[in-house]
Amino acid sequence: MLTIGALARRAGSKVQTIRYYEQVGLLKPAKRTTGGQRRYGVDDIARLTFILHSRQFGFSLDVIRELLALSSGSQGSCEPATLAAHKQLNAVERHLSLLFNQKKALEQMVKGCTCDVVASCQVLEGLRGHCDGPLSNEAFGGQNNP
Amino acid sequence: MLTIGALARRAGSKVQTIRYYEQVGLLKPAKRTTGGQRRYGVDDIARLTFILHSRQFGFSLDVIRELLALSSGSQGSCEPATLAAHKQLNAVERHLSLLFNQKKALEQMVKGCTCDVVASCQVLEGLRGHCDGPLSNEAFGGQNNP
DNA sequence: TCTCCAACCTAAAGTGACTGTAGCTTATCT
DNA sequence: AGATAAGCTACAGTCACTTTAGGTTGGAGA
Repeated sequence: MLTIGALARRAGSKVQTIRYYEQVGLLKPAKRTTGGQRRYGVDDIARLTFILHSRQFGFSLDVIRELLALSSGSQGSCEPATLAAHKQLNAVERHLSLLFNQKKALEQMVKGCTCDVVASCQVLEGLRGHCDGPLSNEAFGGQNNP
Repeated sequence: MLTIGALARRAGSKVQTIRYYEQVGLLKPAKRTTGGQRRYGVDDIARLTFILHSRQFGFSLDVIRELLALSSGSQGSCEPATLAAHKQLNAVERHLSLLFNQKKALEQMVKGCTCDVVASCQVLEGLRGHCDGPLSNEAFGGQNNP
């Protein structure tokens, strides 16, 4: 039986995060000592690990809830899981192209600035938008944050 | 003189966002009609455009506040601006490598799953962490979200 | 057994950057 | 004059935690 702190160390999360996951129903209420402290077993380590892994893939807590439900039953189709993974992959790819364009534009801006003074600073000029180089909207692929 | 809706359309933002920027002090309080409605001039378009551009580069509102202050005075060194741009570039690069690893791991997972049932689903297996392929922590470069 | 203190507890507020809602008022057009 | 689109404020909600305040427990050493 692990304390919450020991579980956090073992799984690589924070104590507060574990309590938060319990609060929002991702972890079931832990067993308690007579004094009211949480104690965890092997199942809890596995479940927390599942959640933390899923978070690293960028899945939202709501999606993780579904994945957990799916995972705990061993019958039925896994389609919802693969569907979620596909969706997540698409989201990550969209995010990637956005960031890549951000990176390119920032590099241009930084590279272009050899000045010392505000009045002629390429960075500030770029942000003002008086430029048709990499700082125009098209540089961002015309995408908005969802 | 533009209404808030016209300004939003022209600059490509939302009405609520403009009101929010005023509230947090990024935009100065707008002129008002006798009836209390906001009216905007050319300066306001420029300032809002500056903010929206900066947001597209991923700068935080706090940083944008500084950039605006820097930009409005025309004297002094632009070093804070280039420094901020460098920092932002680094942050974007870190974020990019994180996302790239996410993408690779998701692709592996999705590609590997040819099953139909939960019991043998590669996606769920991957999330459970019983695998030493792309789903281990190293696949994420050992980085945490900041 | 007593004391100490790190680790635990709860409840509530804070974070960032907006977005959404409710209920009301204004500007403009016919 | 009436309709209605667009504006207004104030406040709650979003996401995934993190922080804070103030109190309690468990285990180790004296």
